[in-house]
Amino acid sequence: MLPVLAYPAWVTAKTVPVEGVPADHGFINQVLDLLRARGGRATPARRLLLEVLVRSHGHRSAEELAAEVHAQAPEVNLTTIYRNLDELERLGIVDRTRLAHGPATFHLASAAHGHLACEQCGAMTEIPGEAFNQLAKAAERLQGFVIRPSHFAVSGRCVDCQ
Amino acid sequence: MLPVLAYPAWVTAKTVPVEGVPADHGFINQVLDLLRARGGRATPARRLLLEVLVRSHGHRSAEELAAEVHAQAPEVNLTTIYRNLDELERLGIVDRTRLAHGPATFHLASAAHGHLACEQCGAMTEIPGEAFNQLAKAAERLQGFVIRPSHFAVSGRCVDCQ
DNA sequence: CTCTATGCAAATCTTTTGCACGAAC
DNA sequence: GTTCGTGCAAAAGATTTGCATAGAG
Repeated sequence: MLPVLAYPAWVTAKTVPVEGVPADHGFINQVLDLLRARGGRATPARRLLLEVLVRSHGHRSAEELAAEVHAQAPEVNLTTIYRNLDELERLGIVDRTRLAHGPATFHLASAAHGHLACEQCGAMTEIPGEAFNQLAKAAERLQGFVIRPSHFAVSGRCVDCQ
Repeated sequence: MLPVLAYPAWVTAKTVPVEGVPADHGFINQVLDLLRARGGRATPARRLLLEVLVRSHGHRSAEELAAEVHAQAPEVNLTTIYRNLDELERLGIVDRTRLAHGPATFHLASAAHGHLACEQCGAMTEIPGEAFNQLAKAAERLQGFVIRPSHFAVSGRCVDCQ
């Protein structure tokens, strides 16, 4: 079982692209320690990717993340981003979401929240995990299925697109 | 606004691959009429694709659908399948679901049901639309967001994979 | 006869893989 | 020193596009 990480409090806040948020080195070091504890290594590329993930709050594609990492370290390859995102997903640090079109998007896995993706404009908002309670119960009761709200996007139409 | 189509009753039933189900020509003709009403044309490829969609009950990739169409008409191209699936999606006849890995899957859009996709084994089951009521209300109230349960897959772990 | 749909080939976009080298522990 | 991570190049997989032609209305 994975150790419970102390996520920065604002990770669960509403998704808004934020610039200039200070990197949370405590959190990042925790993740790197976790990596090490599993026989992995704390490399500059990994530290940078984590900083970008923490800083760039929203749902980003691998390519976008690579671009942001590139700004700091041009030598880091897209392949490395993909490989590390896979690793972080395996560790439960990031969630991957595949929308209708375009590339998969990644974001820090926070405690419990779901995603609302607008089919029309692509906007992504979040709702608290409790909204999934009834659905979770029904899935469990009818099919013995345990849902993971943070691992998928609920699609529909946002306020502006109706 | 789209006309309401009379779907075959069993379309909402639990997803099980079924062979030998008689093609519902009434339903298929309704769709083709709808296509015509929008300036489109009723072609053999479209009729075949619809027959396959109606017959092959589950969630199929474009490639799988193409293979089934191929069995009847080897000249039908994958491209045509993709183009027609796009068209049928636009008309609200089929739903497209993108799972974590692999190609998108398509299936007839039935009235109201959601999808449970197992992250581990990929198994897909369905649950009635009512299970989404609370989630729908929360999304509406908190974000003004209108969800479409049949347009996404809820991921988690199925009975066998826990 | 007109305009949409199709076949075919090629392009595009996203993600994965192989391999040799460099770096973390 | 050993093993894991990375860069680079190439492959693979899924889907889209351009264009000439066949076919539906």
